[in-house]
Amino acid sequence: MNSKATVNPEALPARDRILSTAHDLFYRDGIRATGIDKLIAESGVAKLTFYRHFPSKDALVCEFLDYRHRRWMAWFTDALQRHGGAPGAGLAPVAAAMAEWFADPVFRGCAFINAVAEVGGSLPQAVDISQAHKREMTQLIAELLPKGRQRLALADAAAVAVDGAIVRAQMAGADDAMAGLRRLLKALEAG
Amino acid sequence: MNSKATVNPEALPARDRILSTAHDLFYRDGIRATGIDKLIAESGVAKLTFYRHFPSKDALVCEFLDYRHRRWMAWFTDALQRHGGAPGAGLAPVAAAMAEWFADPVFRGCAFINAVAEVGGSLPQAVDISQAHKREMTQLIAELLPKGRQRLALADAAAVAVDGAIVRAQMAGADDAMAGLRRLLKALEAG
DNA sequence: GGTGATGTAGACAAGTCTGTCTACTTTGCC
DNA sequence: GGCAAAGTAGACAGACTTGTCTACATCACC
Repeated sequence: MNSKATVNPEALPARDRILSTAHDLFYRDGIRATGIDKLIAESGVAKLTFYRHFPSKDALVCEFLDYRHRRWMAWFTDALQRHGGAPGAGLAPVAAAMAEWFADPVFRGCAFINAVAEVGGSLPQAVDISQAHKREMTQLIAELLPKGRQRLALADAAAVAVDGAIVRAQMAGADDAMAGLRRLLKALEAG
Repeated sequence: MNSKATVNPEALPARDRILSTAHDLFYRDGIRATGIDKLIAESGVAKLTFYRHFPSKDALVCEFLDYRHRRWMAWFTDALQRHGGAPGAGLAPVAAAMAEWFADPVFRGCAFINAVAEVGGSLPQAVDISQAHKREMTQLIAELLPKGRQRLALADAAAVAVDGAIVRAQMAGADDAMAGLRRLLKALEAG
């Protein structure tokens, strides 16, 4: 994704600076590995300021996921269009968008899959947000497919393939993941 | 998987009891969420005994992943055979085995995907073990496919679909995941 | 000019984490 | 019997966690 879009030009309001920093650290190092102290140091904000804007770390985690969702969806929408994703264009743009994401140097998997693994047990809201995220992602994929009874089922299958490719890219690299994903999406459209 | 296979009949040597308890807690609650104190309390062992067998928690995590790998592969091998997975039988047994796993009440996703998300950044060995696990899983899938040039590439794509279905089952339930997986595997074999 | 909102710096409480250590007990073996 | 291996219970150190609190600074606005 847009690694450079993480703007942080000193001048943002404290709340936005905290959220932007939380996004970068939570995504890069993980949620549990990122403590409040590191977070406030990195965003150049006082501890009291942090707790004035967010009642707890858990609340910040939820806001982080919401923020991540908005940013990722905006990027995905844009990437699909840039790769020829007109309505009914088929699944090739999905593969192209994923290849673009996997090549991003800050790529570290899907923030929602990671969040469910990290805090899904103790923060059920994180699971809800992640489910909603995947539903919206699937919806965007569905719009690339021809209308018809199979449309949503096909998009669901494609979304499962995309999730598999994401964890594969995180674990073994982009090339491995893309080979499998391209084959899956092609087979899905051929059938 | 075999939820009942987690034997713990009091009589096991301390080391085995620790490893068995660590397996259950790490998988159910997560690695970072499981502290040493809870672990030794649950396995009914003294702290010194724990540190006599494992030099550190990180070392235990690696042993847990090795143990999980052996156990899961044994289950998967058996499940494939029980569902008609003779060599060259195709991918249907894979779907059947996954459906069986997803229905297990203790299912909480793939321990290796979860471990990479949780501690991949601070414990690189966990990533290595997880990669190796996925390679062996793919190998087992490959043996169900007809020999030929496409065999490994097909198995790789199927493995990506399986991983996607696992995270989907963890996040949204077995039914969602199985619909997508069955469609993907069928399409893959048809093409 | 006064007031309230918003900010900073940092001490502090209370808990949790990993890992070490002392002191005692059980058990198998020579 | 005696000794070593392997066990138990639990105190302790030191670091790190989230979250609260005091004291002070800046700035916009009435």
